[in-house]
Amino acid sequence: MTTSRNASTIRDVARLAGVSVATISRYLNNSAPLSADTAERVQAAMTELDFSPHPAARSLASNRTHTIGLVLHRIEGDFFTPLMEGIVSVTESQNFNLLIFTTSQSRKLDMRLLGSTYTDGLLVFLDSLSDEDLSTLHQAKQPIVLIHRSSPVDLNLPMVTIENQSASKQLVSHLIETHQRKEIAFLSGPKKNEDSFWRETGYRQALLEHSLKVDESLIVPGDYDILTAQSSVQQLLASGKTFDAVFAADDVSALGALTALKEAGIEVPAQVSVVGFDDQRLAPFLNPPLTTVHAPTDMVGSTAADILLKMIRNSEVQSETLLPTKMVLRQSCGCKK
Amino acid sequence: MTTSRNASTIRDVARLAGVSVATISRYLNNSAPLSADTAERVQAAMTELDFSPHPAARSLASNRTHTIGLVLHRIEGDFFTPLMEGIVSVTESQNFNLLIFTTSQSRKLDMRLLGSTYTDGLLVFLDSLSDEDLSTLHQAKQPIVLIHRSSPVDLNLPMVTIENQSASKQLVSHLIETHQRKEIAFLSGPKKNEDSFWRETGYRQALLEHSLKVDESLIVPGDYDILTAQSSVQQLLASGKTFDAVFAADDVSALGALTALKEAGIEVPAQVSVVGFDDQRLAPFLNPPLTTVHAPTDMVGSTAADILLKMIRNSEVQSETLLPTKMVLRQSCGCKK
DNA sequence: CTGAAAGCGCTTACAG
DNA sequence: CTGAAAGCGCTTACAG
Repeated sequence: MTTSRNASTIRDVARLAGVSVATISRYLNNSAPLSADTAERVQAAMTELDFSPHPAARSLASNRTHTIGLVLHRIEGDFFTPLMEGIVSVTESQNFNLLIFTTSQSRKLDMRLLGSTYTDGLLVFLDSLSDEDLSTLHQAKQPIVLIHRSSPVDLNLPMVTIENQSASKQLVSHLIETHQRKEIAFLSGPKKNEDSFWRETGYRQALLEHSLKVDESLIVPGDYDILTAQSSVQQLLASGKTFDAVFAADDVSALGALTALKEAGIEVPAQVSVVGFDDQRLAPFLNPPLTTVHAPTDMVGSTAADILLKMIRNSEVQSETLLPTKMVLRQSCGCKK
Repeated sequence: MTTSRNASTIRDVARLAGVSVATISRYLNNSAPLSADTAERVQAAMTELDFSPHPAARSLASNRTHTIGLVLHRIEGDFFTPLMEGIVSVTESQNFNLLIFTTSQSRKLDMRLLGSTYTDGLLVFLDSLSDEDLSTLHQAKQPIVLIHRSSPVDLNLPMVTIENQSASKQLVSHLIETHQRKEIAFLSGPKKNEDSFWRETGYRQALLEHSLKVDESLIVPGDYDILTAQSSVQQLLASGKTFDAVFAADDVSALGALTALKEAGIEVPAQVSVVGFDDQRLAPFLNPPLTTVHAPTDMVGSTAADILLKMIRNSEVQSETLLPTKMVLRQSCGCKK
């Protein structure tokens, strides 16, 4: 295959500007001061030739890829789009490329793809990589930022996530104070999910602070999944257990709760309040419009990417960043529009 | 910056196996027959050294990037996740990388990023690239597959999209035949959107074939947008216009219609049927569950990627592929569950 | 502030 | 079937 390589190279630019290729390179990378005169001639030559440096050549010579990787289990869910949007907004503005690696494919991911010949650093979402793999990469000096999960203690990797606990506490308190709810069920997220853990913690605190005791039988699995949540609520109903509200660990499971309650002919919010977490795009359009907590997922993505790029440039970064969330009151809790 | 480059190279492998680097390269690329004996020694040396070829070096020497690009306006909407899922499933299995380029950023996209030094080919979604840009890239021999849009006539680029027309016709016919609807509104998509065009064509055909005349005042903008759709239906209602069904060009605008009707106290489907298109993830959970047409967006992504990779390998590919869609009956049309 | 030259790790004619 | 060598387009000590 002999694809013509017609684009101009750094040699062409050097020739036209009457300088050496080293000078062009320095201009390109701003890696040494140039005389104003030279800089001008170089710039002129570059624009005349419509020069664009060859990324592979740069990468090979400099041992930098100008690329970061995003590692996640699978491409799915409602978080993916806003997360990507946030990440790509910063990679595009900083002229970095983004590669995506999924870890729960049939073929096991070749760990070497996560090394420094492919990327300058990694964004790792949730538990898509084991502590062991994280450790291996860290030892190999690969910069890593964790998203929505905390660092293995010995590694102390920077992480970015959202504030879960106080928002959850505020939301549940709202149910208690404003809507006089006393028997509030919690639809938990996946087992080891940290967000769910803190949301549950906030829930428990709110109950305790209002002198309501926590009824463990009202804490049931939602798994961030419509059907799981739906079936958990169905079982709760069938068990004869009474409850006047459900706090779902995310909007998706809240939708499952709404569905189960509707099936059972129970009115929301008249008989049972339902609230979620995340404030996904469709939350305002559910029936009734969902009271929830807004999670700034795009900002999680952009912040994590910013931090990673700083690490790549050897700047200091903060080890934990908790992005702010905000309760948003709609009708499913009992508030009027 | 002196990052240690500790990984083994093709030279190390050659030395250990007692052959030349050319032989290793040939083994790697399967570009020439090797004696069984040699192949064995090479393989052994590679595994012993945990060798992984350097992508930038490969790319620089071979003038191939092993990377494809996805070009789209913005990262948004419900199609993005399934589309990516489909694309990534094939790029991962074929050891290709994927780069994303958005074209409606504040900074204009540098067209050189779409050239062959960055990618071996491009997937172009909707009208994210102008005909002129497509033409430029095509002349530069960049392989291109169009997604959800047809080719500029003179370029004859392969495209993949879904079957819109007959599914729409079937859906509208269902409204007429099974639910005796006679005054069916259409919520159109964005102006030049081809999918919307064919959905509207199917709608018109269904009406004509059932001897219903098309009332142009019942064709109003939905724009694949909840609020636009909602407001269009509100206006229709306010105008005193009667209608007993609405066919929304996509599920999102169907949700807008549902919202407007609910506000107005109109019962769906008792008084007005509402149907959509796409069968997005939440469609079964709307209120009432949405009758719609299933669009295999993940398959659109994987098919387009497959075709692009074939083009990159100089295989023949078909110029148009229409992926099958399927009506899915739920309750919003009037069907019982 | 600038240049000459080695080197990054591969691929690929060219020879045999 | 295999090897020696040039070359892909940059960056970066080393010198001056």
